Amino acid sequence: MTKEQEHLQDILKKRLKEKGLKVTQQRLIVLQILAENRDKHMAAEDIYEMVKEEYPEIGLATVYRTVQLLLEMQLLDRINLDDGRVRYEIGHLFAGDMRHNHHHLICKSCGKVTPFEDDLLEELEAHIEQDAGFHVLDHELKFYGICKECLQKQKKES
Amino acid sequence: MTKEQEHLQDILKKRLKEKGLKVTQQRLIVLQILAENRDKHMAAEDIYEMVKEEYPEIGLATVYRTVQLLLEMQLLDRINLDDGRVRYEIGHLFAGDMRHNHHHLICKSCGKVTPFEDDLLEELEAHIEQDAGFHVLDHELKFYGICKECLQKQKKES
DNA sequence: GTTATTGCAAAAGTTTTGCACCTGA
DNA sequence: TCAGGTGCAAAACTTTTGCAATAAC
Repeated sequence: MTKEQEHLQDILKKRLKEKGLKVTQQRLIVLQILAENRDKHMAAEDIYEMVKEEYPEIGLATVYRTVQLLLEMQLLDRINLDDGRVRYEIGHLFAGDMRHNHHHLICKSCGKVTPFEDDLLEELEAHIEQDAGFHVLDHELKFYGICKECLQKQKKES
Repeated sequence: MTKEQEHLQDILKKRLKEKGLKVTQQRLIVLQILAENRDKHMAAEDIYEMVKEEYPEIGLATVYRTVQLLLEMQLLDRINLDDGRVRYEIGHLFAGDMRHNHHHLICKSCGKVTPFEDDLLEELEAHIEQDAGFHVLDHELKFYGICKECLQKQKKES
C-alpha cells in the first residue's frame, strides 16, 4: 500500500469515527480499489468485480452504499459519461501531487475518454460567486468531439 | 406559433427530407413542446406528459426515439443533472438571440438548477484543439454548490 | 404500394430497498 | 450488548427493443 493510500484510509477512518459509523473491511477495500485505479472512471459494477477478487462475499448493494458514503465524505468525485452508468474516481482534492482540475474529452466516434488538465475554470468560478452569489463546491466539465486518432482515420478514408 | 418556432420546424422538415425520413405529427409536436419550454431541462417523461395534452395517443417510446433523432440532427442539447433522468432542451445553436453558451449551477442543498451564461470556454476549447488534437463539437459544464437563497438561509440559522 | 414510423408490451440495465442475519465497537 | 452494516432477492426506475398495425410519401 502506498503512502497516499494509507493517507486516504486514515481520512476515511477518522471521518467514520467522527460520525459514529463503523470501519468495515468492505469500506476499506472499496476505497483501496478506487485508489489503485485513479483516472479509470469506474462504474459500480467495475468496482464490484475488482473488490470480489479480494473479498468474494461482497454484494453489489454494498458497493453502491459505500460509494454513496464516500461521495458524501468528499473522498470521491462522480462522473457521468452518458452511457447510463455513473462512474467514480478518487476526489481531485486528494490528488497526491496536488494536480490541477481535470476534465474529460469524450470521443463521439470511438467513445474513448481522455482526461484533460486545466485551471481556467477558477476564474469562471470567481465570476459565478460574484455575479450569481452561488458558492461553488465542485464542477464537472466534459467536451464531446472527435479524438486525434479518429480524425486521422477520417482523413485517410476520404 | 412564434417565428422562431416556425424556423425550427422548417429546419426539422428540411433535414428529415434530406435523409429520406418522414415528417410526422409526433415529431413536430415534440419539437414544438421543447421550443415552448426553453431552459426547462425536460426529461423524456416530462415531454411525454406535455405532448399527451395535444396528442393523447403518443407513446413514451416515440418520445425517446424522437428525442434521439432531434439530438442527432443537432436540434437539441442533452443535459444530465445526475438525478437519473437525462434532460433535453433546444440546442444553444438555435437560440433566437444568438445568446452565449450556457452552463448550469446545481444547488446541492435545494436542488435548484440555474442557467449561467459565459463564453470563457471558447478559449479553453482552442487550447484543447491545439494541445490534444481533439476536435471539440460540444461541451457540458456543471457547477455544484450552494445557491444564494440557501446560503442566506444557512446564515440565519447560525 | 412501399417504407418508415408508431404504440404497446416486454425486456434490459442500473440503482435502490426491505429484511433477516452479522459484526464492529 | 446492540446499533450500524451486510448480502441477498425483490423492487423501482429509466431507457431500449420487437413486432404487428398505421401513416407518410
